[in-house]
Amino acid sequence: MTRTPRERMVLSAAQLVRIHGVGATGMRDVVAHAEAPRGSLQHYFPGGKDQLIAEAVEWAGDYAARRVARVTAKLEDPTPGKLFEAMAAQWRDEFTAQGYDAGCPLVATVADTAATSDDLRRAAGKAFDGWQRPVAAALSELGVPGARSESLAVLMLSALEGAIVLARAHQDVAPLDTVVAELRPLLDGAVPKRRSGAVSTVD
Amino acid sequence: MTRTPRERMVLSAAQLVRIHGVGATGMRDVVAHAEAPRGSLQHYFPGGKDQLIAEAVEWAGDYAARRVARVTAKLEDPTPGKLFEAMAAQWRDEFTAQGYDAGCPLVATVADTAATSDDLRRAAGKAFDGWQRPVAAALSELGVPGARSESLAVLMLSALEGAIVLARAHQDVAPLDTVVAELRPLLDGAVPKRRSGAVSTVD
DNA sequence: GGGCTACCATGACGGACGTCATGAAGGAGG
DNA sequence: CCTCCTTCATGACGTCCGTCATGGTAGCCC
Repeated sequence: MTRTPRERMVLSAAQLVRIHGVGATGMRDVVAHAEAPRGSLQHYFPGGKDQLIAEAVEWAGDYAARRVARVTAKLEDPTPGKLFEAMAAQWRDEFTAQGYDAGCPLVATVADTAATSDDLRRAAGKAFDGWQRPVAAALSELGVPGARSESLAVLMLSALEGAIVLARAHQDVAPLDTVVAELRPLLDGAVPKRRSGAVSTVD
Repeated sequence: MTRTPRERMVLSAAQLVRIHGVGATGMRDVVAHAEAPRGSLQHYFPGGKDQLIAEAVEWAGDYAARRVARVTAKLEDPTPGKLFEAMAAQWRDEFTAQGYDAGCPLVATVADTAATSDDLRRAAGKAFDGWQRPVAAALSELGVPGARSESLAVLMLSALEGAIVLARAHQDVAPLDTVVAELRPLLDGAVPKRRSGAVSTVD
């Protein structure tokens, strides 16, 4: 709640990128949204806009990773399919509650700057990795064999990101529900079957 | 090859949006890329930039639909999984041959303008629908039962779009290969099994 | 207190943007 | 020939952008 102006600016940058993309997000807009002094920009971000956006992307990656960790911890009787459902539900809830104005900041950053700024593209790549890691770790934890959990994590991120774009374009959460419904059996089928009966989760 | 200046401008707009996004694509850049006279802009596109981008989005949707139709026609012994693999392969080929500068124009348009311009968002939605339709139709043709083919088409578009974003961020086609490998069994499993034996493809 | 550093304020600069006003070629039809 | 209409050309306007220069305040340390 009581954040330093610097943090507020990074956070506001992330929010505005989600809504307007990188190109249409101005530094003046960021300071206004953050209610931060404009003079602080050149002090905290001497690297200019690229540095500010890069930190926003980094923050977004960390935030996504934290959300995955939190939702996995909260799931009772977790399965890979339920994890994916919970990840999609977070977006579903936000869309229905807040509208479709804000998308994924990583997608916006890649779409706007992948060809222009290697720094920002790399930052987005790292953010995606940081997001993918806890997902793959959770899958492993749930019994998905090693290499497969990485593949399924990539599939989950891809399908989720794509469904978010479709949902925003249509202003309808149906794509999110659809990919969840279609992917859940596949995901739950990836954990090797045990003989029916009471088998504990020790390995 | 010999296109009217108007067509060239729409086409160039689509290309530039793929690379730089909507916000960072200038009208002067478009006319320069199209080698078109600048004065023609206000004549052919009195609606300004929004009209130009909207037509570019529309063109992109039609183009994607045509590519799906073409690739389905070319597949020998087609299956849903092979269709998806072929769709991903087109992106794979472009990335390896041309680099990762250009992404999907629909994703860029949604990311940049979904919150700002209802016209452009709607245009992107229609373009996605026009792309989804031939995919679902092809799935039905291949034996996927009615409602399911629509769901799987949504899943295919979502996973493909997401994988494109990941591939660009990492400058690596691996995400495309991963989603294809993971999704192919699911897709091929969606066509009801026939008894093993020589059964022709008549319906 | 003097000096140093961190933080904030403000105004200006050069450039790029989308848009518009104005007008010139150049063929079609009277 | 003269007019109309499509197409193209060019310059200007106002706005916003990211960046920088300059200067002011506040607190800490010697």
